[in-house]
Amino acid sequence: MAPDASQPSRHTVGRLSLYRGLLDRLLGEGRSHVFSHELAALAGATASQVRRDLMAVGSVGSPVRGYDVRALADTIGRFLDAPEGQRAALVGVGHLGGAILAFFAGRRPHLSIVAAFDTDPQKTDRVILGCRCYQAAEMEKVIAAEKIDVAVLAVPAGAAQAAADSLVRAGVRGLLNFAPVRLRVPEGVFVEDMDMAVSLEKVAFFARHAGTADA
Amino acid sequence: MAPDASQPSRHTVGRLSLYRGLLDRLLGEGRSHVFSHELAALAGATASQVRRDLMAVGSVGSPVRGYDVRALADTIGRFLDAPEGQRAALVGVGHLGGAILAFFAGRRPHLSIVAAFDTDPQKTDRVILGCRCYQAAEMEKVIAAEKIDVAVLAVPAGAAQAAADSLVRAGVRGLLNFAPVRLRVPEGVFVEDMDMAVSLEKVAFFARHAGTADA
DNA sequence: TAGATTGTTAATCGATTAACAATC
DNA sequence: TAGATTGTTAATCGATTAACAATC
Repeated sequence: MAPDASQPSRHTVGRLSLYRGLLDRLLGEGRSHVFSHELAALAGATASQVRRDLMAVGSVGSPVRGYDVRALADTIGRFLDAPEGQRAALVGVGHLGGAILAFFAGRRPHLSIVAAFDTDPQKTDRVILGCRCYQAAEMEKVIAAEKIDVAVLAVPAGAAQAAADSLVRAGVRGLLNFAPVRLRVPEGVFVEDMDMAVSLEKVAFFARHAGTADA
Repeated sequence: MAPDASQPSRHTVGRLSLYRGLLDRLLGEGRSHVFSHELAALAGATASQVRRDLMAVGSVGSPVRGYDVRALADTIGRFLDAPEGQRAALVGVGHLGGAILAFFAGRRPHLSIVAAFDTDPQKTDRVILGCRCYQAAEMEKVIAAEKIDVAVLAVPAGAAQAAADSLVRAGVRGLLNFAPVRLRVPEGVFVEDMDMAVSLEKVAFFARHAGTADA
């Protein structure tokens, strides 16, 4: 497996995604160039970190004008995005699932939620917030048919592992997991956890012990 | 500031919160003892890591039976939780805000969302999902009156910094930020970002480059 | 030019992992 | 006892930071 010798770290990829969002905003404001320290301030990073991250994607800055905003956004896009685009599914159309659909509706066309699944017949077989909602039982079939390769899990804790198993069986290679459970997945499947309970407890802890583990 | 010489890291605090959730579940299943490697498997960590984390809170394991589930949950609780309890606010009662209220409703009593804020008069001055919803203009007054010390931000990107400023002015020391924006806060205020857009892009990237940066 | 920034490497920092004597 | 696990330290690993010559 020699194709891409040195993969960027999870941290770097996360920041690149963040930079791109910031660059899009700067473009909207009519900015044509940025310096690493400006991007750093906006991203909550250091200039050194920004330069290092941009180096990883093949940056094109000049010591006088900094980086061309549009060119940089394009470069990051070529690095992060699949050329053919990527399709995501949502499992669980409850409060949270609805919020997720609303959040991603109309965002980046190369990474959009194209199918949702739920067990509740009230919610299935119709379009919710612009997204077709299927019965959970159809999951494997639809995922194959729609060429979906990543999924967002917004089901209750008790249902998460079973849902993950189905998704992986259907060929999904990446999961964004909102359920407060650690998923067991085979090697090669990437899982990112968004555990609100854990995060709020972290915030509460460090708020009390203020100034000790600050950003 | 010598009271607590060596603060645990952000990672450790996050895992401790996770362990507690797992221990609660084990208690429900009638388990009385666990070994570090069992907890590790459930938490997606290593046994070594678990032992180290537990050491930080003053663990009480035995080489023969492992850790007493109830005692360990209590010890972690004493470490993580404020003895007087902690009170949280939610800002932004849209799709996501509603999901957050639903998620935290009836959870840990020592860390609960006791007030919500929104600018939409349709939503304010009533109780939503068990939580009193106030007008955003009343924020500083209510936060002081209700002794709130952490807040969850679920407002659109454009409104996040202003909301954070108000919250900090009112005395909030910790923010859980769902807005896809990096907040500028004074030293001593802890911010944890939950950026769904960034996280999904990370998942998409590593799903394509599967097996390279796996958990 | 002088000055600030870039690309890039070396030094620092912190977290994870491995190791092992002590324990029951 | 023999064997597995604990508490704890030392070694490893990786990411962040600092430094600096090259650039415009």
